[in-house]
Amino acid sequence: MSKSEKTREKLLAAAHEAFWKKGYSNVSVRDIAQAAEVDVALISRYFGGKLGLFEATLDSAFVWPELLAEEADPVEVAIAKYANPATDEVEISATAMIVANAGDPEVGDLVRQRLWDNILAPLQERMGGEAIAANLALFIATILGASMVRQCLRLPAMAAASPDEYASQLRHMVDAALSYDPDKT
Amino acid sequence: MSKSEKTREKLLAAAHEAFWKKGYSNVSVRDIAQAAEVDVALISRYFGGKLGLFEATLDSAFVWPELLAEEADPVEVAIAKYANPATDEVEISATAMIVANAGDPEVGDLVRQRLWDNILAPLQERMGGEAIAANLALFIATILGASMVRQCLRLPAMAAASPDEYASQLRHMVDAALSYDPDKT
DNA sequence: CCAGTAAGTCAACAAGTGTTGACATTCAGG
DNA sequence: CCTGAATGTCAACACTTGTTGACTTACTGG
Repeated sequence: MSKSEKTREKLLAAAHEAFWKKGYSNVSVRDIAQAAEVDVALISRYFGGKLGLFEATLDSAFVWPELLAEEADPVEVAIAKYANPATDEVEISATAMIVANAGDPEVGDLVRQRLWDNILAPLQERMGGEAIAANLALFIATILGASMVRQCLRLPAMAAASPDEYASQLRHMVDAALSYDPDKT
Repeated sequence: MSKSEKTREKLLAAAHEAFWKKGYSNVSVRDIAQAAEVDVALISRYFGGKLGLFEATLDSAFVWPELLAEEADPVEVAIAKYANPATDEVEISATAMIVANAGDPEVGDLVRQRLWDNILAPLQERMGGEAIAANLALFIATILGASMVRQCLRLPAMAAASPDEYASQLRHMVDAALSYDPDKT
């Protein structure tokens, strides 16, 4: 691994960390460079600029990769990931990322597209059969809403709930999402 | 109404519009001043600065006031508000607002506190009895998650759904949220 | 009408942003 | 060793940000 590749990696790691914790427009290239212990100018050199670095970040790692593991049951993964206290101080969600950059529409578009291509489309493909698009959407809405109420809004009922309690709540809602049937009443 | 009050109002209106559509840190005071057709300096004069203006915005108007109408049924209000195509191109939600300003923690705290005091606490109070804190949290998570999937993520299953379809989905999930019972399995 | 205050205007500031080009350093191949 | 490319450093750029103070204009009470 050449030296330049190593600094590329350092920049990517620092950028991923910063972007998904604070949002694209709330992070400066100097912040990233400092965290990566690298000179600012190298960002433009290696990635063509801030947006290029962000785009590279999207490629190298994305949210919810666990959901895509071959043998994984999405429901159980969601419970494990979002009701696990060890992973609690996490990055903001993809939606949050989009929202956080309502000022930069191109960033939002980028995230939306990659999220769909890399995560949601494969997930829908694999859930197929029994679970249709509406159920997938409700499933995503559920884990999204729950984690945002818990981490951002911090309502005590969810933020202070024990992992078991929270898991129970999540399971209840996920079940509802997956059992939704548009043909019924 | 004196002249200065009128420009105060204009600034408040423009600020509210801009802040809740693009997020605090994605809006400049010059943007606001221009939208309000008022000089930038008057923001500092009348509100002490950008943050002061934002705080005033929180006081003057907040999200989901409809939920607090005396005779309102929260469920029906949620359906009406979030499955109504006429109100579709709306401001971002309170949570989004918090997320959008992960870089400005003080803004997040401000929003969290006001949201709880002005909206959620009264709502919980009024739902009382039958609905406990956990149900309220799940209810909020539901409408939050749904509206974010619909407006931000724009998954076709929810974004392109007819009002009736979307209302049906929302009702299904809200029912689940309100019927959650921690003592049951 | 005139003075005095209220209201609004303008230019400048210090700090921060992303980006660029010239320069210095490091390192491998002949 | 020594040349030349790869890599890293630094200072400056043009721009935007929020805020401030001095100034002019508008209005009202005596």
